[in-house]
Amino acid sequence: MQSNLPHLQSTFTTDCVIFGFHEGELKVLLIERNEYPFKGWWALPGFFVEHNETIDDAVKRILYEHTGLTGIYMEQLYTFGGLKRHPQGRIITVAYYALLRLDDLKSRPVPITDFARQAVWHPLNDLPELAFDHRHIIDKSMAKVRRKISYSPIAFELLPEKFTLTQLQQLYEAIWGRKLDKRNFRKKMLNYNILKELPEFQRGVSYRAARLYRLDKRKYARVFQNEMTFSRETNG
Amino acid sequence: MQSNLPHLQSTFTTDCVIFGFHEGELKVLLIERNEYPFKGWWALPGFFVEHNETIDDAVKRILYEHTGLTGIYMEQLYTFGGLKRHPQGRIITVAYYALLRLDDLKSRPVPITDFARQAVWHPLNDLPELAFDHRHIIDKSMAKVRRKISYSPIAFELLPEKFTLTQLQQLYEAIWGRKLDKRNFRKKMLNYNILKELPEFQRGVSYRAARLYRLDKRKYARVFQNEMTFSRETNG
DNA sequence: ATATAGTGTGTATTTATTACACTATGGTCA
DNA sequence: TGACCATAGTGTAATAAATACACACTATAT
Repeated sequence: MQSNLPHLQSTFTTDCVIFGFHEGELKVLLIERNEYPFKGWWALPGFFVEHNETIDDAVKRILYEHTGLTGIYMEQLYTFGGLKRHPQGRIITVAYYALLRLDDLKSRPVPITDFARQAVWHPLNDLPELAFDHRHIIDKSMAKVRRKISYSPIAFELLPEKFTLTQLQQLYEAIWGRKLDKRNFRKKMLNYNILKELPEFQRGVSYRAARLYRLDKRKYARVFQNEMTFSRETNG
Repeated sequence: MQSNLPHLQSTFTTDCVIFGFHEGELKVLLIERNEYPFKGWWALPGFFVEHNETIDDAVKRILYEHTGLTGIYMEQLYTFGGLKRHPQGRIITVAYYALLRLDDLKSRPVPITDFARQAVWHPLNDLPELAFDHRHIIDKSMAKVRRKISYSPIAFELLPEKFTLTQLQQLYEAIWGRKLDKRNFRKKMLNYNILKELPEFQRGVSYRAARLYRLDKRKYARVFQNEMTFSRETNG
């Protein structure tokens, strides 16, 4: 290694697809851009990565600024580098997706940043037209999540700490876009032995209250290695 | 969109982990760098992406320059952006991996580029010390390939057009680092119905010649959608 | 002819997946 | 307080897939 090398600098952005789950529906957090290009358009939260921060840190920054939360589950998705994707020249973007317990947030107002006029949760199957190639990025994230929940317990990142089996099933159904059989789902899920049955029940419902479960962290870790295989049953 | 925006430029590299399979062993193509930084070190083939080429095209360029081949199977792996990974400042690299039929190449000499003193196939489990974070990139590629061969027929990209079932099994064994049962392997593989039995046999061996197979392209496509699930059997 | 080295085959057992329908419970409302 | 509503919660039989396991066959070389 030599010392008098030219100093190069790398300019790129990161965008984050933030997924939430509420009332049986998957949602994505979108901002309305308040700057050019694409001023006034809906877009994914994201911005330029600073020279002294890692990409992961930049994404954590996006997540914190838009949700006020830290420690959110996130994973790098793909890097998009199409020549035409950004009008200011070919700017690549390193896209991430994040999974969020939406109910943690429901009291909190979504903050407004300098770049965004507003930030709004949009149902995944009713998205507005989006800036850049952001629609494509969302589609690709969704494909990844759809596959990943069959071998890793990331689904729980979208649920509250305590949840019912029905909520869990609805989440799988929302992600896979397909109904699952209740008995088979419960049998299989409980067999993985990663859930802890709580001595608590749902409250405030006008029908029989369902039992609450929580993820058992110790067993969770073990399963993460072995990889579980959720079925691809086709019944309805 | 406005017109008089500043023009930004994005400087980044791409590196490619090129895998080959020969005589029951997985290999990676490494170059000996002929320029700073890390002059004289072993490294992954890769270089800066030009402003007018897509990332995929840059990788195709790497592949062509190092193998003389086009149409090689390749896939984006991950983007690495650690602050310390490059001595000339934080340069991100978009890493790809590629799978190559090594025997196509065996007559061809590996070409030398301006950047590389030589390019050599190294067995995966006996790698030299590598420049940058390239060791980490290789490990991550390998993990991806290891998972991906259980649900998609990428393994065939590493085999010659016509291959024996034993070769195919050895490839799975090399990637998974684990012995498989011959009868179970054949039964399952033939059941996917993606192989075409050829009226040809191995030649030049001093023992009973094995039958040759080839991938059936039509059925291959169908399987690619449905995703197959190779087992994770544990016997030895 | 025989030694060698790898090819090729079948079955029984266990485990996982699927299909399928009724009773239990808690809350609301008349 | 009893009827009603909406959802919770449960079991079994049939089918399919995964596993464990061992020996006879064949082409060639000597």
